[in-house]
Amino acid sequence: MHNETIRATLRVTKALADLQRVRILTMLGSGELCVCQILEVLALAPSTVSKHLSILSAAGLVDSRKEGRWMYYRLPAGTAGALVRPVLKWLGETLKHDETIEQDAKQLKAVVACDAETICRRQRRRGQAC
Amino acid sequence: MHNETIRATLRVTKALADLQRVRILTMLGSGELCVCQILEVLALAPSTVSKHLSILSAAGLVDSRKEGRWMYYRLPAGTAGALVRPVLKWLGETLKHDETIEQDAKQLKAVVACDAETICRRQRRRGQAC
DNA sequence: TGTATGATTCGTTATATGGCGAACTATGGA
DNA sequence: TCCATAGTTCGCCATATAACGAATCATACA
Repeated sequence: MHNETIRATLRVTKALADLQRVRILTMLGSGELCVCQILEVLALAPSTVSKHLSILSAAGLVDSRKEGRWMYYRLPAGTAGALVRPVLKWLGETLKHDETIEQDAKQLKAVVACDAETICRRQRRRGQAC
Repeated sequence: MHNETIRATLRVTKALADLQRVRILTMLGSGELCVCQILEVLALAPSTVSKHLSILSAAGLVDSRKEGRWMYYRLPAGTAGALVRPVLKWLGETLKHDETIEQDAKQLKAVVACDAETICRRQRRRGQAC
C-alpha cells in the first residue's frame, strides 16, 4: 500500500490528540492494567473506553493480552514499540507534573491496591470504597 | 489557570493530528518559509493554510515574523522551542522517507528556487512554470 | 491619495469524532 | 446447561474540525 508511513504516523498523532487517551497512556506508564482498572479512573462508559483502547491499539501505542475474562493493556515493549517510544517518552516527561495526571496516578494507586484479587469492580457502583 | 500543562500538551498533539499541518512542519524543517511558498506546495485555499498556521502557532510549534507584506514561519528556536523539539525531531525522523513528504520537499525546492525574487506567485495560477 | 497584493478573519457546509446505551461475544462458575 | 461478568461492536446524537469563498486588514507602490 502507498504512503503507509505518513498514514501510520497520523494514526499515532490522532490517537494522541485526545485527553482520555493521553490519560490512559500515562497510566500505562506505571505498568500493565486491566480495562476495568482504567475504567475506574476515567469514569466513562465501558464502550467509550473500549473504543479509545482500540484506537490506541491500531496506532501501535499499546499492546494487549487476554487472560480469562480480562483484557490487559500495556505500553508496547521491544522492537514493536520502537517507533512510538520517543513520543511516549516525550508525553511522559511533559505531563510528569500535570495536575490531572497526578490525580489519575493517585487514584490508580488506590484502585490497583484495592483490586488485589479483582474483588471490588462494578459492585463499587455505589458502595464507594472497596 | 488550572491544568495548563495538559491543555498545552493537547494543543500540540491536536495540532499534529492533521496531514496538512504535518506537511507544513516537515517543510519548515528545511528552513524558514513564506506563507505563499507553503501555499504553492499544499495547493489549498489561502484561508485554509492560514488557519493551519494559526493552529500550529497557538501550539507553539512554529514561530513567525512579518516582513513587509510577507509572513515568514519557522520552527521555534532556542528555549521557546525546547518543549516541542523532541516531538518535532521524532516527526522528522519518522517521516524522513515518506513518499508524500519527499514529494513535498522536491516541489518546495523548485518553489524556493524559482521564487528568487518572489516573482512568480499567484500569477502561476495557470501559467505553471515560473 | 488610491490600488494591488499577501495574509487573516468570518460564516457556511460537510465530515470526523467522542460519548452513550443496547446488543452481542466470550469466558468462568453455579 | 444456564447465568453472571468483562469487553467489544453497533447505532445514534451532539460537538469539533477542515475546507472553501467572501470580506477585511495591512503594507507597498503608483
